[in-house]
Amino acid sequence: MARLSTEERQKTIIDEAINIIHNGGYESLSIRELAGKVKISEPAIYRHFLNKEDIILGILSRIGEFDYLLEENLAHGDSAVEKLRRFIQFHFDFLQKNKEMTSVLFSEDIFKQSDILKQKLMKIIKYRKSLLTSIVDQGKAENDFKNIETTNIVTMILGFIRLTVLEWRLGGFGFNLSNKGDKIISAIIEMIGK
Amino acid sequence: MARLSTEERQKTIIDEAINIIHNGGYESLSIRELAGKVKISEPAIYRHFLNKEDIILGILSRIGEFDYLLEENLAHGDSAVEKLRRFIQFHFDFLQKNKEMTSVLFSEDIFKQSDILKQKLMKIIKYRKSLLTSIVDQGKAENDFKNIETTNIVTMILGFIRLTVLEWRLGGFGFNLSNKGDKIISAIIEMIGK
DNA sequence: ATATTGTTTGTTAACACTCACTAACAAATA
DNA sequence: TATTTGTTAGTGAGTGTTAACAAACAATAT
Repeated sequence: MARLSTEERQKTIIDEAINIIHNGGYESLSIRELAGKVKISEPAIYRHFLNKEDIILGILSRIGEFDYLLEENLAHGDSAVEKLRRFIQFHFDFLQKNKEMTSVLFSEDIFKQSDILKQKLMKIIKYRKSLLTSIVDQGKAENDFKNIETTNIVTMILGFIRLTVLEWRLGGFGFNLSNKGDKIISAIIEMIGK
Repeated sequence: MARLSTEERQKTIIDEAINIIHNGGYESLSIRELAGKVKISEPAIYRHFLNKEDIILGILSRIGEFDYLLEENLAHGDSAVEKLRRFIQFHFDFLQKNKEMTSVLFSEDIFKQSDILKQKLMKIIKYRKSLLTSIVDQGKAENDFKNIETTNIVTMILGFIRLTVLEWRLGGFGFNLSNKGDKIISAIIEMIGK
């Protein structure tokens, strides 16, 4: 059973954990199943993670990585409109290429057992909101967006993205999400643009 | 242990099941916990429901009842704008009075074990979408709404409501949801109104 | 170069506990 | 008396986790 370094093994474990949730939902994520997919014994899992909660924290870190890539991408945008376009398109492109992540990227409903997880989740949500909030504020300053309360615009856009992704997933990924980006972006611009 | 008719007992069981999910999440809904809260023995649960899935079907029926009340309320509306106002306000008023229902009303993420549950959920989602779709189409016909693709408007509004409720819940119901109705409604009207 | 040592990554076997659910029987109600 | 609603006791299967031990590897001493 080819020994791997803890770093490498941790990565494969998190990968498989996300895949298991993707295929069978969170309740199907057991140490037994996880060990089976990684092809090591159950106790070996505990060489690389303290406990199950620690594994879920690892999954949440993946979400953090997404947010990091997202912010990096936004920096290449100039106007608020362009940044908003990037914000939405980046979500769709990423999820089209990483379908497994649809189950965990908006996981507020799933991971809420322990306070530690709750707090980490809250941090992620707040961060993503703050990204979008600054874009919307910029758009208002540039006089491109309507003068609707920023929080409402932010909640609207995030809610729109979330539900679009959820419906995409429930429908078995039956259409190309990336391709829907343009239409949804222009719909949103029609709603909040001046 | 005061005997109850099956009808009455079923109601209390579903009530408690929803409360358990409300307080501890879906994964904390066990027959043991449920029987404890209802104050009967575990096997007694099976006098009134075939199995656990049957209990969850009972919960989904409650969601169906909500949708029925919602449609009834909409009928009192005249214009599309008024119906839309009712659609949103009814959600918020209902959830303000029935906080336990926040955990199950948008439960697409939670109940997806069996195909039966999946199908029943799909039915509920489609029905709610169809309600809103006809409102939006009416608003377009009355020339009150912008000519944005109906599906996009519907997804936007439902996504907006969903995320607003989710944030309300994650924040421990820290504000009055009913009171937020007016502001959110006028924000939406500003976005999609002509 | 080779043997020795300590650390890391793996194993098998078992732990106590919870899960949904059933068999057999008792009491309440019609 | 027959049916319905409850009980106690127990099923097999699954849960996360640990103890005890073995093999692979890296660093050091001969």
